[in-house]
Amino acid sequence: MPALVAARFVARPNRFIVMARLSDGRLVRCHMADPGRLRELLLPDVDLRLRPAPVGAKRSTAYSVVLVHAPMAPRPWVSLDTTLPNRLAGDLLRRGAIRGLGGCAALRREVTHGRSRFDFLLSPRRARDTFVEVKSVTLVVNGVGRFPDAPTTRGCRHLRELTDHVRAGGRAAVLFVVQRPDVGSVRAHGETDPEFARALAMARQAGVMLRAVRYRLTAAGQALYLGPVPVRV
DNA sequence: ACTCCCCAGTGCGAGATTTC
DNA sequence: GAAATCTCGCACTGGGGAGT
Repeated sequence: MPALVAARFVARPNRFIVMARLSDGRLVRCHMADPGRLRELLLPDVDLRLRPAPVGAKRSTAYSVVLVHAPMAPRPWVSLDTTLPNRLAGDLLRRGAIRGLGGCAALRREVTHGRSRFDFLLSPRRARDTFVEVKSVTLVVNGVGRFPDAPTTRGCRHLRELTDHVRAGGRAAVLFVVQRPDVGSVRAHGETDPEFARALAMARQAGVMLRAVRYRLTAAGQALYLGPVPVRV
């Protein structure tokens, strides 16, 4: 994996493209994997870290934006790499580090169920198969991680399908991955997406396990595990 | 005027399909 | 049967077009 390159945010012409200025003054076009609004993060001149990538037939941008230096105290580095939460979650699940989701004999990724595809299917030694959906939390308000930061019909559908699965006798969990240390708990963002908040409350009531974990990211892109945090519905 | 739906944009993994 | 290639779904906002 190539080393990260320092840059500053200039503009976001669309949700997948960011214009950034390198330290030598060059303006570069970068791919942005996270299509969330990120209004509180992507402010003019904010520090970014880019990962160089070879331009080819399938790729038009020479860099991907992977980290942003949050402008508000305590100024954590926040990951914009949408594949990172799943990699971190997979690592925790394999190690059995999540309460209620341990002792797993097999772990499958991207498993289709109903109309959706869930991030993980655990096959625990002493329990039924368990679907796990991972959600990445980037929005933080007063020390509380809020999800989603924009209405997500897909997220609601995921919750409903997990709820139905549990009501039918299955097991399921939602794992929120918070990639910043200034978070004491995670809550649904009912002001932004009331339907998601309702679906999350129903999921918990039905027995879907809700878990959240917290990481601190370094400017080099390394994720340091800080442990679980409570999910409040 | 308003609502609804579709699409662009890139990368990744899984599963399906094709080729050897 | 194995390897290569293709397709799909997911991450999700905002603009444009169609319809009411």
